Amino acid sequence: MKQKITLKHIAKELEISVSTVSKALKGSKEISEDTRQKVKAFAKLYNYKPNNIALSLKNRKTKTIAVIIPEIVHHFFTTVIGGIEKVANEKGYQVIICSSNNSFDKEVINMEMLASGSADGFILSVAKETQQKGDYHHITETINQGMPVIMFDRVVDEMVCDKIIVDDVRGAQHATNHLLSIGCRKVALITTVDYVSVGKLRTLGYKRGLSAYDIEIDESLILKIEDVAHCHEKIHAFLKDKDIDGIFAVNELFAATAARVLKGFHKSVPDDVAIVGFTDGILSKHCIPSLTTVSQHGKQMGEYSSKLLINKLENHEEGIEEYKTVIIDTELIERESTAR
Amino acid sequence: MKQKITLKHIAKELEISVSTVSKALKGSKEISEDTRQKVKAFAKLYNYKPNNIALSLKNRKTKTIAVIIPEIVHHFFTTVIGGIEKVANEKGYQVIICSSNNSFDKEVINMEMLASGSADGFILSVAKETQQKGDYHHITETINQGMPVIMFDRVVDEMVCDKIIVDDVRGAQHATNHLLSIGCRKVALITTVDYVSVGKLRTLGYKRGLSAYDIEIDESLILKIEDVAHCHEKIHAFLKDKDIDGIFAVNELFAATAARVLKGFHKSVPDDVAIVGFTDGILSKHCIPSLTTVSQHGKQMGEYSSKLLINKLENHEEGIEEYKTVIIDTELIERESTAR
DNA sequence: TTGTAGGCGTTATCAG
DNA sequence: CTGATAACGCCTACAA
Repeated sequence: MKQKITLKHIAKELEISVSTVSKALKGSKEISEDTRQKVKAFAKLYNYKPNNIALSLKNRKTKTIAVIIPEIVHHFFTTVIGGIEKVANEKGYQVIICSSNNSFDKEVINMEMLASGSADGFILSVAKETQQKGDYHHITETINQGMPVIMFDRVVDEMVCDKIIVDDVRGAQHATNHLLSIGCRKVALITTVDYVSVGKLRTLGYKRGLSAYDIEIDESLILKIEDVAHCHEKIHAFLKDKDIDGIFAVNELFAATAARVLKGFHKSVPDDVAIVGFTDGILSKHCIPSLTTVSQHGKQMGEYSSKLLINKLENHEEGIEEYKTVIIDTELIERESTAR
Repeated sequence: MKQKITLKHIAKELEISVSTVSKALKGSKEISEDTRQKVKAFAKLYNYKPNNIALSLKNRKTKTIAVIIPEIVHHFFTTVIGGIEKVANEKGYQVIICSSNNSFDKEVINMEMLASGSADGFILSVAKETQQKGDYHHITETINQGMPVIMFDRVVDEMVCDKIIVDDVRGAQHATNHLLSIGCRKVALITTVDYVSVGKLRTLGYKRGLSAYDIEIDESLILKIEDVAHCHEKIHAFLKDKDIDGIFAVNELFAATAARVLKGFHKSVPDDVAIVGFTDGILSKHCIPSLTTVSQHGKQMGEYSSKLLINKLENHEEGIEEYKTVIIDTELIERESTAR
C-alpha cells in the first residue's frame, strides 16, 4: 500500500522545484523540452494524477453536481439521473446522488452537507414530506449562498429558480381523453393525496379531460391514496362493485394494481375496463396486459437539467439573474390496456 | 448572491484571529467564554458551515464513498444503493454514484476521476464489457494506491479485495428444484451469455438442480441471450412448439417476457408452464401472474458493503491486510407463477 | 487567553 | 528556463 503520489514527491525525486513540475506537466513552454520530458515520463511511470480536492479548493469549484431525489428505487427518477449523468460526464462533471427518502430532515441534512463545498450546484426534486410541510428554507438558503439550483418534477412554485417540469395537467388530460375517445364514459381516477404536487396536477388534468367531453365529475369515482404500501387493499375496496369502464391512474403501480384487482373480479382489461397509467416504466412495458401510459421523457428531462445547470455554472454573468421554467411535453404510449 | 462565509470573514468582522474563531467554534476551553459566545452567535447568524473541501484536503479524507454500478435504471442495483446510502449517511459519509453504463471505458474513467481525491473508497460492480475483456488494471491500480475497494454481485475472482456476493448457484439450484418439486420435468433455462458472471453461475445452479433430480441436461432447452433489447423475439422463437412444463429465467425481464410469450401461445402459467425468475423487483411483484423469484436481498448487500468499507476506512491497521468474501443467501419467494 | 506559522496539493505570479 | 511565494479554507502545535 503505497501513498498517493504528489507533485512534491516528483519534485523531490527529480531534484527540481514543485512549480517546475507543475508547469512541465501542463506542457508549459516555459520549461525546457528536456525537463518536460523527464517529468512527464516520471509522472506517467508513477501514474501521477492531480488531486481533485486540492484543485477544487484552489479553483473554488468542484466540478460536481449534486442531485437530490425523493427515492432512488424508482424508475422515473433513475431515468432522469441517467440523463443528468450523461451530459454531466460529457462535460467533465461528477454527479453526487442523495435520496431524501421522502424525508424532510434528510433532505435538509443532505442539502446542507453538499452545499458546504461538495458541489457547485443542485438538481433537486423535493420530498413528499417537504411539500407537505411547505418549509423550503434550506433551498432558499443555498440559493442565497449563490449556488444555482434547478428543480425538476416535484417543484415548488414560489421558489425563485429554474424549473423543469412535466406537463402533468396536459398529460393527464390527454390520458383521460384517450379513454373517452375509445368509448369509456365512466372513468375512475386513482391518485395520490393532494399535497403531492404531481398528484394534484394530474387530478386536475383528469377533471379537465372529463369536462372536455362534457362529462360531470363524480367524486365517488376518485380514489386518493396516501400510503402506497397499502394501495392494493384500497384499490380493491374502491373497485368492488363499482360500475366503471375506464381507469386513469397517476402512476404505474396504481395502474398495474388496478389491473390485478379487476382480474380478481373477472373483469377483462381492456374490454370491460380500459386503463391508462402514468410513467413509462418496466411495469407498464412488460405487464400483462401491457399498460397504455403517459411517458414523461425522464432522460430528456435529466439531460436538459444538466445542461441548464452547467450552463449557469460556466457562463454566469454577474448581475444578471434569469430563471426559466421549462415544460417538457408528455407522450401517450398506447398499449394493450386500451386496445379495443 | 452573497459569497460563502469563511473563518476569515468572521475573524475580520470580529477583529480577532482566524485560529481563535476556529477554536471558539469547536468549543475549545482555551478560549474565553465571552469570545466563544460572540463567535458562535456570529457564526450562527451568518449560517457559517465549514468548507468540506478544505477539510478534506487537510484531513486527507473526503468522507465520501464512490459507488460504480453497471446500470442505474435497474431495480437490483438501486436497491443495493439504498442500503449503501442508509449506512453511509448514518455514519456521516456521502455517496457518489456513477454508472459505467456497462462500458469498460466509462468504468475506467469514472474510477480514475474518483480515485484522485474525490472519495475514500469504492463499492463496485463491474461492467459487462469489463468482464468480457478481462482487463482489470484500473481496479488493481486503485487498490495499489491504498484505496479500499469492495466488489459486489458482479465480482472478479482473481481480484484481491473484499467481495460481497449473492449465492447465485444455490439460488438458481433452489429455483430449479422448486420447479421440479411441483411436478415439472422439462424445465427450460433462459440465461445470458457466459461471460456475465452471474449468468454463468445461475446456469450452473440450474444444471445442479436438474442433476439433483437425476434429470439429464438437455442443451436444446437452454437459451442464451446476448442482447437484452431483442429478448422478446429470441424467447418467442425459442418457446415456439417447445415441449416444456417449466422455465427458470435468470432475471425478471426474461421471466416476464416468457410469461407474455406463453400467453400468446395460449398456454397457461402456472398450469401448463410454471416460471421462476431471479431478482425480486417491481415486475415480479406486480406482473400478472406475479412471479415466483429468487430474492437477492439487495438492500442488505448494500448495507453490508457500506459497513465493511467504512470499517476498513476507519480501523485500518497498518500492515494487516485481510479480505473477506461474504456470501449473502438468497430466498425463494413463491408467487402465482408456480402456484399449482 | 489569543495569535502565529505551517501545511494539506495545486497553480499563478513574479523574481531570479 | 527555473524557483520561490502566496493563496484557496481549515486546523493545530507552539509561541506570546
